[in-house]
Amino acid sequence: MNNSDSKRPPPAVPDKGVFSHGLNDFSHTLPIRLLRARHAAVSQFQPIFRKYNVTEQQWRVLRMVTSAGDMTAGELSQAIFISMPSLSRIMQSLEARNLIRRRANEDDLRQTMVSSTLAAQAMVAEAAIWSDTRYSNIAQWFGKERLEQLQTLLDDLVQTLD
Amino acid sequence: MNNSDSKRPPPAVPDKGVFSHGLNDFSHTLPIRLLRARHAAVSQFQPIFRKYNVTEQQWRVLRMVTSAGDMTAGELSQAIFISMPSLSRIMQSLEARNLIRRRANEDDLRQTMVSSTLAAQAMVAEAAIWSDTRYSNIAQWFGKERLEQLQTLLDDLVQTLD
DNA sequence: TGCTAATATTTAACATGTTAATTAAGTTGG
DNA sequence: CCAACTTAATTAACATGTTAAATATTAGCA
Repeated sequence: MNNSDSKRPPPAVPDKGVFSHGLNDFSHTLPIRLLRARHAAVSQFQPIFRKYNVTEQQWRVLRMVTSAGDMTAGELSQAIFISMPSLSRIMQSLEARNLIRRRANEDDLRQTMVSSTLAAQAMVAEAAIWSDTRYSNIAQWFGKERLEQLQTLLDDLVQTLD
Repeated sequence: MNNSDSKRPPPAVPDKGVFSHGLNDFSHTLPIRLLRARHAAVSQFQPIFRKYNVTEQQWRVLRMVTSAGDMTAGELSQAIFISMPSLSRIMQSLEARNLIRRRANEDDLRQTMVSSTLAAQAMVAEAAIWSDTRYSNIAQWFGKERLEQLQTLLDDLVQTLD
């Protein structure tokens, strides 16, 4: 390891390195595979994000609040898997753009109730058509059963690891 | 939608919102599932990151370069799925900590050759034992076949979507 | 009642993700 | 040979991820 000259080393993996077990090809671990898969999946919806000038995370917030209706910040955070600190910042920018609204929950002033504005609802309703079509395409290309199988395995994995 | 008072809305989803198709439960889309799964998987190795005071991404760099030997920044970027801008910053900090070394490729001065130092190699070798055990545990808990099935599906999904 | 512990959210600080621009070095065709 | 194009890496600017601390409010209990 560590050729002392500056030339390209032998094509790929020089000799196997420290590892002699099955994990040798570190570029294919489960976390990296999950990362690649997520990247590929999300990028399918990139046109929506560009069209409405929102990030994927902002879109998650808008779509969730629009489809589920008013909810607390904490519920939102759990539902779309965005941490409270991140969500806090995202809500600030979305509120500044008049896409969501926040107010205290009268029954528990610690909680913030989040709701979508009409503008956001219109945006999501319009984009949902495109989004649904895309999702159907994916299911068709990949195979509906395999897609469900994948989703089940993902959920099971989370269960197992928690 | 959008109750005008500040009380908690009916328990969960108020009535279904705008959507009447299968995607209604937006908190369970494929991207979010992949995100949760990745989070669960990565967190299994958190003790390593804490012990050596590195981030998950820094760990990916160190383990890849140590196991594969010298490689260009571009190859590294592709292998561990970290964008060049991010990788550039990560390498700066790792080089400052004497865990990696960079030098120009004599055959093409545009390329940067990356190598791990002895310190990094020792660190990775030590942690790999722990890491491998952990990975075996996961395979055992989740089922070896199901794990392989999952990985195959993930790779296939990426292929399909690219 | 009043003090303490728990909860919900925000803020701060720093690392990474992402897109676009920049810099430097190689490649190509006239 | 050289101007135009391409490629590899870095930098810049801004959004998000992550951990810890700060704030405000509520819950529990002596």
